[in-house]
Amino acid sequence: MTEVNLSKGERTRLAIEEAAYELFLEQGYSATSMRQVAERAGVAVGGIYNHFASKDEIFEAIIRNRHPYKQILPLVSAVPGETAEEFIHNAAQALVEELGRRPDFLKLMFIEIVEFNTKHVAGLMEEVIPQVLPLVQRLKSPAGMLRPIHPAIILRAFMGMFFSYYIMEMMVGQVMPPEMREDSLDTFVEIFLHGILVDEAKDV
Amino acid sequence: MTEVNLSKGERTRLAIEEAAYELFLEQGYSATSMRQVAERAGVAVGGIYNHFASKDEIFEAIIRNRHPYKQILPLVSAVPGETAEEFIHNAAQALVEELGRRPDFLKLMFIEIVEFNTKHVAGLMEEVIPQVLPLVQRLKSPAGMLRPIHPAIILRAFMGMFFSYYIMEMMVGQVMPPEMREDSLDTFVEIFLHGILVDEAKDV
DNA sequence: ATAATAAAAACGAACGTTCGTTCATTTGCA
DNA sequence: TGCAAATGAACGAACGTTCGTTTTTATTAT
Repeated sequence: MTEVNLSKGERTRLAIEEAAYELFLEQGYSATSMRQVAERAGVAVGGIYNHFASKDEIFEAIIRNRHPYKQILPLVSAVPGETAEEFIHNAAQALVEELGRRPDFLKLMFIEIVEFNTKHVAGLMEEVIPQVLPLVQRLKSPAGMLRPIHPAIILRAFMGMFFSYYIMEMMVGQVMPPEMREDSLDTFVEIFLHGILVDEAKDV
Repeated sequence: MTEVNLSKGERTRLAIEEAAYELFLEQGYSATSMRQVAERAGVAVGGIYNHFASKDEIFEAIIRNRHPYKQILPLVSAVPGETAEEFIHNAAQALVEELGRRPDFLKLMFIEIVEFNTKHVAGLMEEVIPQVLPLVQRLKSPAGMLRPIHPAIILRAFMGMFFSYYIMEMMVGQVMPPEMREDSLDTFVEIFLHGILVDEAKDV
């Protein structure tokens, strides 16, 4: 065994998945051919079908194995007793870090939307929202409280703000000068907190 | 002339563009065939090439003629003398209305990103940002002023918040109960304003 | 250890289909 | 009569997938 407890077949299956994954991100699903996948994976085109029944099934495997839904979900779960500031800041940091580590996240979603009209991400959202909503509702600031805003809107504003952190980058490249980028997350958190907390709660 | 001053040739050219436009949005670019376009447009496949040199050129024409970059740009331009509240509120309203009127906007961008790796939208952003930045910098609230936040970050937070308004919807379908949706824009504006204005400025 | 054997994996030519595009021809309006 | 417009068969290339065969791997018997 050259790799950690992987049989030969399992290793080529993974190589095919990895090759397809890269090519789908580079070119999209339809524009990527099985022969391209085979070449990059270092196998013959027919050999792919020993491991996957179809091209579609490769994409499904990628969604299943590589979509970081499940990695992101626990990141936004709050520890009970956290203050609003801590919660928002930690959730933002975790989200941005994971998205930075996985620049493919949004692109996989886009491919899903554009070429399949499926929305696996809906599964995540429908999982996440009911879990996070009560957390948002119970948020207490040490010096004050949430302004009376519906939690669903708070959640949506939050996700939009921090998703956009990377959506913007994907759409237009570097929007900000690099020296500003490190501060900007804190500033985002600040704007957001300032926006949702009552005034007395914010002079911390 | 059946249509308003359009020659026969111009009308079929438009029919082809419209058919391709619909199909690209439904299926993506690569997954849409010229025969599908021809059928929906009501012409023979060969006839398409009397009006477009290639499939790519159809997409380029769609981008050129239908991408609402130029419609959105003037919407976010402020009238001099506007207060921060007025500016933000008007810009948000205009943006959301245009995106609502053109649900294809984001999907066209996604197709561009996924299947071409081109970013024509970058052209818009690079046009818009230098135009809007000074506006943001000069914003004055009637009862106060902007907190000291870099305008580029303000702009980014703003666009993210309101782009996400529709990105979320595209990704997961209806996130909010419908009766809440009409209020939510105002709430977004409120959160955002609350976030960027100094405290004394916000009791209006 | 070695040899025999069955199973899994790899191969690449070939299949039928569909792709984007071309072209010789016909149609229909000015 | 002339010319843009429309036609659909035809082209070569490429598509996803299948298939018969060979090679490699894992397992068992010796």
